[in-house]
Amino acid sequence: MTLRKPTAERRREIADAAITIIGKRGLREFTAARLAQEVGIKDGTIFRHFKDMNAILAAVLDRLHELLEADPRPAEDPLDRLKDFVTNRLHAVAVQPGIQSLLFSDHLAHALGEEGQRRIAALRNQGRQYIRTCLCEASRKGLLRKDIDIEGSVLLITGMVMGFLIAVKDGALSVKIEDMEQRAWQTLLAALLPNQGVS
Amino acid sequence: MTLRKPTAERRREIADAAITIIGKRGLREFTAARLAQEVGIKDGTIFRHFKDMNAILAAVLDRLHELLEADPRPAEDPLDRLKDFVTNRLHAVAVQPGIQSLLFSDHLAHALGEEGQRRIAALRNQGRQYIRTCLCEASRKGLLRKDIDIEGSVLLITGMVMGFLIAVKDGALSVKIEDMEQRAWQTLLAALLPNQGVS
Amino acid sequence: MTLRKPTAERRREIADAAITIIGKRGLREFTAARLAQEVGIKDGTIFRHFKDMNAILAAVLDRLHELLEADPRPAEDPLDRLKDFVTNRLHAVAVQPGIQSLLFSDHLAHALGEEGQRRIAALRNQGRQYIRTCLCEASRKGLLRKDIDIEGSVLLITGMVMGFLIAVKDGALSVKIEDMEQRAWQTLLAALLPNQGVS
Amino acid sequence: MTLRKPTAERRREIADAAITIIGKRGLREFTAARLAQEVGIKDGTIFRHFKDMNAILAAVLDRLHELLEADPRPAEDPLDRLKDFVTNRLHAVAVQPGIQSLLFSDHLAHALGEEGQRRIAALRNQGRQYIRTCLCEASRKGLLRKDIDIEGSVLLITGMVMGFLIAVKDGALSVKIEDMEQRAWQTLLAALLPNQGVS
DNA sequence: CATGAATGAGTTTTCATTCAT
DNA sequence: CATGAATGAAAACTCATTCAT
Repeated sequence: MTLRKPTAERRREIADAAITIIGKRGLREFTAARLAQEVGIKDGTIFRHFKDMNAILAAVLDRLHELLEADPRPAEDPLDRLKDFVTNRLHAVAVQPGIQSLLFSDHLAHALGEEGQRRIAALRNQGRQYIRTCLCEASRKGLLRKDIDIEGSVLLITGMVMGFLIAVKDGALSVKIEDMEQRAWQTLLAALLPNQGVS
Repeated sequence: MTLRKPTAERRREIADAAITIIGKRGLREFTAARLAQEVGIKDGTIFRHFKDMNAILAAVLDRLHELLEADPRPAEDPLDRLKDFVTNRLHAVAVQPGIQSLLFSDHLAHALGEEGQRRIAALRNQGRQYIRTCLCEASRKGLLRKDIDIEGSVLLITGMVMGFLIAVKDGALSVKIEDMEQRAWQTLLAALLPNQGVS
Repeated sequence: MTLRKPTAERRREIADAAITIIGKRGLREFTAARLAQEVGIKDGTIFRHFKDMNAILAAVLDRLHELLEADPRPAEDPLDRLKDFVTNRLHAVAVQPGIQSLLFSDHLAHALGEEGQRRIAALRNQGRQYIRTCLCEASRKGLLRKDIDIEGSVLLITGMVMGFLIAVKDGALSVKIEDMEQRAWQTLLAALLPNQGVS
Repeated sequence: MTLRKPTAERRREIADAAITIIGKRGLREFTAARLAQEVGIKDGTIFRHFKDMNAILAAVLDRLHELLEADPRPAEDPLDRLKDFVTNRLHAVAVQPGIQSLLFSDHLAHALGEEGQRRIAALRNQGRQYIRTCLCEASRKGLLRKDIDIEGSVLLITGMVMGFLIAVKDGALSVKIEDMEQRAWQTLLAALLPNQGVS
């Protein structure tokens, strides 16, 4: 007999297990049985805590929200805030590719209904919006190159994170992951800042 | 009785249907029944053409290879080649999001075995290598900014395509898709070229 | 909703049903659906108790072991032991032909893998060994005819049981089954014992 | 394109292939596909030569008939005839266990309908009848022991063949197969003849 | 005769979900 | 809360059989 735990705790355990499974094995292996196995309970028990599998996916979304929202130290300088944001995400990618992969793949979105798709898009847009805000403010303060295209730059930044993610997964990096995290931000900076070179 | 077609044709049809389904609805709906329905045959018939569902996924990989390998007009100038590559992919994204989604998500990779994972990573690396080659050549010809970080730029470019893909899906673009294709390339150029601003 | 039973019991039920079906209808009708029908559950439920159909066949083997191992009243006299063995089996044939049919046909063996084939051969060898031991002991005690060929006699005895089995099935006996059981043993005795005729 | 052959020839090929498959792999693998593969044609082609799979099983029965009927050299002496019969069968067992196994297992019978079961039983009875006739004649001529039980002896003889068959399949013989063929007949003789020993 | 494509009716297995204990 | 047995519906095959070519 497994330890009995209050629902709240079990729910978190199950949601985390779901993230792990989906991240590591894909949605195909996101089944009640596997989930239960991961948590250490029997499969029927899952449904004491969640109405059905979709409810779990919804909880996964909530959890993603939590995990990604954590944006500590709201720095004064917009570029610093941006740097924090980007390096946080790059680091998150390096450490737990599963979550990011969930966020970027549209397969989780597919599994959720209309509503879920809207929520996940919102989650991604929230990131974009944060970037956009930082960029705008930085631009207003004259910190960026004059001809900057804000929308393009938003794509550039989100894209860099995704490019990094996939490269890490493919083992396609010729340098150490930690070094690449640094270089990635440098590359972005170089793209955004006015040319410092004497050229 | 359904129309009879030579196996070769049916195989292609099935592989294409698979791409469509996985792209539009996700791997969860990649089932023999749905596939058969899409192609207009009975589900058992699928297995006269493919050993099992995995064989179909393998064929999907082959098809991706074909679809992405097409490298038209090998331009002289490396930056032109790069532009072709990027705008081709961006356009592919806009037109048939399924393919790119398949290529970038790791869910197809999960569904395939070890071998499949290696192949899909190789497929992505092939894209990276093409970009890297163009960048190196451009750099050697002095077309890029002096302090360019090639590896970082590769991430930037692959990521840009992905960022664009997701942004389109999320309806997160404030401008028209076709315009954004242009601006995306411009943004990349601005990130790569020597700063023209001061001159 | 069907009666709930502990797995152990269900497993036995299923294994027994399997023996009945295979014995009466042959391996061709050994299907999950038929099995479930016999036991009174739905076919999917079978697989909550057994991993797959092969696991059921393996359980059938275990059950055969149990059913055939029962070696009652270990008599003192080797010929008495032998008589018990033979009449037990002959009786078993008459009562539940399924078991013997399974034991002697190699179709169960085919359905099982290498391992299963070895086990079923072992099961049969165990019977042979028992017979051989009895015969040797009886021979040592001078109870058998001098020129007895032990190996040949082993074949004779195992074969007699099989011959009886098939004769019963074919309705080829001109006398009553129970009588034949007696006469079969008498015939064997006559074949093994020193000729009493002349004395 | 495979060589085209007249139906008669193909039918024999198919029936023989069926015997081989059922004998070696069991009824479970007796499928149109496997049959076709064995013969070297495509599965659909099977049904150009046979109405359905049952027709093939019926043909198998015919073939068994042919193969078992061949009882050459009808010797004068009933014991010689018996010896020929037994040693022929024992030898057949040693050479191609598949056919005999088919004859004795009731799984082929199951696969055939009522009619088929009757035919296969008849086939076996025919053997028994032959034995019975020989024994009766020998008995009348005073060649056998006085107290002989004809029915029991019929079982003894058919059983010996079956015991030999299974022993060969199990690799349970401690002596060479050819030697055992001889000893098996000797054992039977010893069981049937008046005691020759001086005792 | 032979092939190759298709089918319909299984068969095995998986899986979310329910519910008595 | 948790379990263990059961279910219904679907998914992944399998297979005999048909038929146009």
